[in-house]
Amino acid sequence: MRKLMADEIAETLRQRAAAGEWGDDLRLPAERDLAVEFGVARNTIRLALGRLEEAGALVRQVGRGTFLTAEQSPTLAAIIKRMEGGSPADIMETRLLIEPSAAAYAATNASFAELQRVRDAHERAVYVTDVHTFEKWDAEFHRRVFACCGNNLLRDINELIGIVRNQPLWFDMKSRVFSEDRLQRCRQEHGVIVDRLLSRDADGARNAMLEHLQLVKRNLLRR
Amino acid sequence: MRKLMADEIAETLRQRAAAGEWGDDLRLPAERDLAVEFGVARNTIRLALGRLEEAGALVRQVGRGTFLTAEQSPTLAAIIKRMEGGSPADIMETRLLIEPSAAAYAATNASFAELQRVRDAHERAVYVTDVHTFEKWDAEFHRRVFACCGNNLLRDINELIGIVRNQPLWFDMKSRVFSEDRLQRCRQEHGVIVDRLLSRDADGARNAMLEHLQLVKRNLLRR
DNA sequence: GTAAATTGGTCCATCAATGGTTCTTCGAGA
DNA sequence: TCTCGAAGAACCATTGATGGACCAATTTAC
Repeated sequence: MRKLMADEIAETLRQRAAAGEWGDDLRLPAERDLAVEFGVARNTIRLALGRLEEAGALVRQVGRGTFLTAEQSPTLAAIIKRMEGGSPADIMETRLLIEPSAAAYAATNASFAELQRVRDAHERAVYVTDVHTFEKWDAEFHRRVFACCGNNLLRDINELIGIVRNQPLWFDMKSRVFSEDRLQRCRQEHGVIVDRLLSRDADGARNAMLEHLQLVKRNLLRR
Repeated sequence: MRKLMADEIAETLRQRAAAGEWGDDLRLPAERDLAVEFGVARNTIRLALGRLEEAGALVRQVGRGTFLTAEQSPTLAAIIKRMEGGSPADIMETRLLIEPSAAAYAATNASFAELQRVRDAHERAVYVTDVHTFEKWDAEFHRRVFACCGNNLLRDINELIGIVRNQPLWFDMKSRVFSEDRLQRCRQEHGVIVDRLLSRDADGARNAMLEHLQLVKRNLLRR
């Protein structure tokens, strides 16, 4: 869902930078010049540059100019690279550690509207039959639990784990252990979690989430 | 029962969307244009789009347009960017959630050599006096606990939290609450954790880490 | 050393396009 | 006759983008 001029320009600039244009001193043309070159207003160029700056692709200095950043933080890149290859066992262990508490926080911290969103995700997952759509709503269900636990860092950590879970190999793995029976059981457990959340039963929600994830783990790892 | 025109239009739109029309940017024509195209009033088009929106097939944004839904997963980089702005309270809550368990895992999973590295980091921190160096070894101590808990994902999550903790503002915050007394107490608690780890006392290590982080939290948040 | 030019940062008024809302009117069918 | 789908129109709020003015930091020219 793009179609913003600024985004298109940002993408073009990123490609041209990667191609080595401005490679000598890493300095981009002035904003006013870029505006003329692209045939847009300076504000639009600034928006595009802002995106790239946010992404860490460049830095801007008043009076000097706009410069491509030499390189990203290597540690960060290394961590991301490593995380993408996370093992299913590690991931399930981590989820077992974090999610029950997130459910407990959600039971006490969430607004009713937020909890309704959790229930909504659950109910949508009830009426789907294909594994792909179910996976989507399953992930959304867990995402929404985190969304209402009142801790943004925890929410982000869940997003990271979610990205790892969406690797193609993972999907193959989940497809292999898929069965209508298990899906039914999974739905049922989601229902229990929703009930506990809505009745503000923190310990109950924690335990329900714990049991649910233990089942998921058993299914996934065949233990 | 005769079909409603709005439902017919909704069905037509759904089919055309599925066929890949508007596939490039997922943007539908404006309501006024669709009204002309279908030869109906804008009200009718809005009703049809409302059905599709309810069904989750599209989203509408004032001033922008109507877009077919496409699950857009935020990139790792974007999430990490967001994490960098994490609040101290969230971070401490998350650490309290994760680290005690990491310590427990470490007690049971680590090799003796790995535990020695934890002890080593602790002992190095004993003989430093300036806050900056102490912070470095403190972070290293916790890092090494994670390194030997046998879960690489957990270790990486700790690294990410560590990056957040190293933001300049955080350092100011820690400097403000710094005192020789607190530093001494902190060292002492690290010592207890090391002892419990080396005696393979999982529950003991968990509790020691819990108490330690609760102190850190109290100091940092002044509660 | 100083003045002028250059450059990014900020703000504002404006415009067009778009979805959101509300109202009146018309006509076919129950 | 009454109901309700549909047409048609007016107006609102938001958004993307333009164009311009001015500021602050830096570099360049003299």
